[in-house]
Amino acid sequence: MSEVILKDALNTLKGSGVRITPQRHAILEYLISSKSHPTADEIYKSLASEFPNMSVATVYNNLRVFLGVNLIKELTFGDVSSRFDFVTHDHYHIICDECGKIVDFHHPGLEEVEYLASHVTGFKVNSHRLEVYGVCPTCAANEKAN
Amino acid sequence: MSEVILKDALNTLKGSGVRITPQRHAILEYLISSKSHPTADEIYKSLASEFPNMSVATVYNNLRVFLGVNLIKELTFGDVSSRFDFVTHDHYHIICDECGKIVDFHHPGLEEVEYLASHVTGFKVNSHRLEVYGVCPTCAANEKAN
DNA sequence: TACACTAATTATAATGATTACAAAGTAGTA
DNA sequence: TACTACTTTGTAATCATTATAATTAGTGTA
Repeated sequence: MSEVILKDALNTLKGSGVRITPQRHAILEYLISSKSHPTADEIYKSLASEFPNMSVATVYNNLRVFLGVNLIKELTFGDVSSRFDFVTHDHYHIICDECGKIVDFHHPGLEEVEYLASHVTGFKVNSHRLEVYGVCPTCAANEKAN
Repeated sequence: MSEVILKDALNTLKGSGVRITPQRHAILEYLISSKSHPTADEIYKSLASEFPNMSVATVYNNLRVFLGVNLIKELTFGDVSSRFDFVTHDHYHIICDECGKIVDFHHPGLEEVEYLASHVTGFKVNSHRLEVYGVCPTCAANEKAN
């Protein structure tokens, strides 16, 4: 099923004149199959067995390429390192303040906010970013237990 | 006028058992008067003439302190370095994809989003973060000119 | 006001993510 | 198959942020 998504993504890349290398294929596949919004380093480590000679630079290079054609999004928190999320349907993230867990949730787009922002500031709006912060059920239970 | 805000902020710090040092005072004052969401390094450089011996560590330490008592917010973009924003009324940011300019705009809170997120994921919600991206009038004009 | 206690600052080194660079390799086209 | 520009690799460099230890200085109390 995610086969289709992968092929679509590969076509998008080809259409932008980007070559399909085995490393690119693998990184893309990993991003699509991953539910966990991985960091560059996590991707690197996860593919190390398959590509023992792959460089971290390759991971970063390709993440930048994927960002350039909007195949993925970069999630930056106060954290040390960025996380990357394959773009599928529109969804937002809720992040646990305690343990950092990231959970997806769906919500109708926020066009009215974009409209207001555009109206007030004179910007031409392209996109927006929304994250909700809180405490996940697991951490809430742990707190109660103490 | 921002005098009052500064005094309020200092009281908040005192109430949390935080000592008021000249450096803290100056960093806080700078954050309040700044309209530009400065980075740690910008703060450091701007206060260098006033405090020639101040260490960058001091800036970072104090930003963390201010974050801890919710006097400021940390804004992390794909950028290299975080930016910091003194918390006044609730406002959001719109950021130019071309030049990086950040403009504030006001919008009623997004409680319904928080509610939905909480309902769907079981999280206890604390806060949210929203940013809109687009092209500022200046950059739009430049593009048209070319 | 002076003292003592403890937190804050400084200076510097360390860490860790990300980027730059040059050499070697390879995907895709003719 | 051969060419050529784009990629990968390996490594070094950069840059933000944090850790550490020694020194300094707020602030409550006598």
